[in-house]
Amino acid sequence: MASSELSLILNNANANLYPSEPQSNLLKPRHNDNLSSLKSDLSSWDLVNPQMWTRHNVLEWIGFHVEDSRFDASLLNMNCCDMDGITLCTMSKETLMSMFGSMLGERLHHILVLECINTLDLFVLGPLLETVVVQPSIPSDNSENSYRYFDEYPNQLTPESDHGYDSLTESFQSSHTGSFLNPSSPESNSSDSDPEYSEMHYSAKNFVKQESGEPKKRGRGRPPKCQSEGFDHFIQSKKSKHAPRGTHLWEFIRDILIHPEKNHGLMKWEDRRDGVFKFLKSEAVAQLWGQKKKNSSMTYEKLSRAMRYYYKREILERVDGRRLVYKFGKNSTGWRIEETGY
DNA sequence: TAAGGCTTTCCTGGTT
DNA sequence: TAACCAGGAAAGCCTT
Repeated sequence: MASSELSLILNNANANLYPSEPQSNLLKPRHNDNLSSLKSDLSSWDLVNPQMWTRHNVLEWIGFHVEDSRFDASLLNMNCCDMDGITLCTMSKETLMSMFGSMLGERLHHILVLECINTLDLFVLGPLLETVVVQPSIPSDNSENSYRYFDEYPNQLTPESDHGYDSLTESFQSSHTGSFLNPSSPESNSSDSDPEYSEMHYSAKNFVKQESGEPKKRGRGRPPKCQSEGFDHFIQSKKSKHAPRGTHLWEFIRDILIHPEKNHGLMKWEDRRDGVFKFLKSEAVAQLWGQKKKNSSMTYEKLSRAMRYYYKREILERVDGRRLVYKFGKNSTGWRIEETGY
């Protein structure tokens, strides 16, 4: 549909939502209909954590993605757009899909998760996942109440609780990868990194499960990036915009450790002075690492392999006989009390 | 453009 | 049996 029509619709909605305000600049007709200019106009929300979004920002964000996805805005219930960022972040994927339709709703959910990741430091991500990611409709062992709990008390999760990070990350995994089979699950028979699957969760065209017959065995090594256009391209552009340079795994681990008040029980120091630490929620840490690297198929197994490579470079030292325990080596920095001051 | 560093992924085998 | 550990091999991505 024409962007001007969308703008008109959103403009009217905006006037209804904010009657006391002058006609907002945010959705008035653009200088042109070029998406990039639209996006640049919207940098106010793009650089801000979604939880901090105002109603304006939410409206802008929805408007951008309605236009970007060429969604027919006439099908949009504008009342659905009347919410602030915190409210938006409490919505499950199902809720968004029911409000915006399966296609747009699912897309918004994916983008929202990415926005959250891209605009947060990882320590804020934990609580956020509890809201964005929660899927009350997905029952699992002993977790039915957990999902309800998360929905009602999204900021009160503690990793020590019965519904800690493990179930949380499981729910994230299932929700983040959408309604299709999570390719990284053990059931996927090691086809997790098949190029056809690896970007599935980002690719609208892959929302329809592929029927490829018998699972084909992929080769070793990282699967190539999907170079397709559209949604994938959008994600890639987001990635290049936000992915910080020089974020190494050991630094990511170190940063979790040196902020104990924020690490949600993911890891703990065994011996701070010697740099010995332990993974408490190994899969959750791997998930966070994967989110940081835009890789939802990250597992502790892969993360630990990367950790082991640090032995050679003496960034980490071996701790024999202790599971999930590692030690910073002489080539690691920034974790010592003298360096951090706490 | 090539090289090298840094992962990421797969795999086999061993240990807890 | 599951989870974890160890490390080889291969490959992609990114920086220089």
